[in-house]
Amino acid sequence: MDETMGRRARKKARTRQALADAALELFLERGYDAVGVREVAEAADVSVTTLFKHFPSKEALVFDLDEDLEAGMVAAVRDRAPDCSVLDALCAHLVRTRLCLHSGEPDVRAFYAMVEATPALREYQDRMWLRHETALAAVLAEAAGAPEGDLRSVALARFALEAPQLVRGAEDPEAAMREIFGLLERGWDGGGQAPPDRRA
Amino acid sequence: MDETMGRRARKKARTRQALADAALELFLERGYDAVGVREVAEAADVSVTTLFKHFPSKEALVFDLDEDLEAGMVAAVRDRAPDCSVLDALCAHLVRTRLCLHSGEPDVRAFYAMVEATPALREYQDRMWLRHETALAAVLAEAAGAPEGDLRSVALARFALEAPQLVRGAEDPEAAMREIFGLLERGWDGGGQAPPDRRA
DNA sequence: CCGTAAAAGTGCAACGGCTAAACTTTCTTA
DNA sequence: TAAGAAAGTTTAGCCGTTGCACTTTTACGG
Repeated sequence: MDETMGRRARKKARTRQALADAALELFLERGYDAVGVREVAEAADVSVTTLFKHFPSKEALVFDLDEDLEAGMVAAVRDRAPDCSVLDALCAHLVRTRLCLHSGEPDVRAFYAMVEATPALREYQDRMWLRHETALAAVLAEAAGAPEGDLRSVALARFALEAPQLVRGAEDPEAAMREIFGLLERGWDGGGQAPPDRRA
Repeated sequence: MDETMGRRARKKARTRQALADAALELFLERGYDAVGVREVAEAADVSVTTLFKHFPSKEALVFDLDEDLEAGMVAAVRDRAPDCSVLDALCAHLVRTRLCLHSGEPDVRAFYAMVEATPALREYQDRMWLRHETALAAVLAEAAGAPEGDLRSVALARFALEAPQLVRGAEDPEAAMREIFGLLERGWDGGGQAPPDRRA
């Protein structure tokens, strides 16, 4: 626990952690939907009001990371190997962080199993990633030398972020991801202009 | 009111209509968020329980069409002019049905203004369209001579359906739509294989 | 060093969407 | 016409979430 924080901030961090821990334990034990917010608060020995001062929603109790994930994705694109295209780097990173959930310690696996099994959490997770769309679009535009907010970059960011969601449930999700990224690359690679407009 | 339905079904349809009408009137008059479900039920002279037997959620009261929209989209692709590409047809149709909300009678305009002004409704609307993804993917696969459930078609359907959401707020949404569809077309036009894999 | 103000936390009460259960009424049909 | 399915009602409540009034703790400037 960081010493530079002052007692105040440390206490705050501790209650926040207590909440997240209690929530995770209860959720894994009995299922997300079967545990109420009141219960979580009680387990952390805190009032419900306090819980919502730390987390904006019940779902947020589960995904306490979020910002790190965005940073990681942006870094994966910006600090890619020199011989690696932007889309290849992005594809590899998404495969690593959103498709390979079967690896890692049992805790992690159990966690992702729960998320996968709870519709509310799956939705929340997908929306969470979509919230990083603008950040990704910015770094994509930067890499392409386009102005920030450029439509092509925004669209590409959106489509790339949606790809994992699309390939879930395929026989070989990783190959499917590469196929989608191949298609996107073909579209986005060339010059700035669309192909000849066949509408007169 | 269809004669072939029998008194029973007719009554059911009438209650449903009463609910939708009451809801729309109240929502337009005072705003979606300011009207509770209990109120709508009362205005239609029905219990809340009954309301939810007819509509799965409060948002569903507003979008009572849905299936027609899916049918229209599928038809737009399948019955396109012979000299018109699949993507052109789809793009035009989406522009017509999801971007040109400023036209039409004042009632319609007021309706869409309300939707646009209410975040909950905007979200619901977007999700609603996404639900037509499989139907659209099927017709796209058919048009491309690919097997149903083909990944390329599914991805294309998803991206096409998300495009309107992406271009909202652009200076010239219609041109933006065409640009996105141009990019997609470049990617999806060619043979079935991705470009040379630059990862060894 | 102390007073003060911000910040963390509490308790309560309520709102609004939504549902289960047990029950009544109304239509259909065998 | 008896039986049963389907529409509807009543009641009562859960759940996530929020506002409000209030107490305690921590930080900081005069």
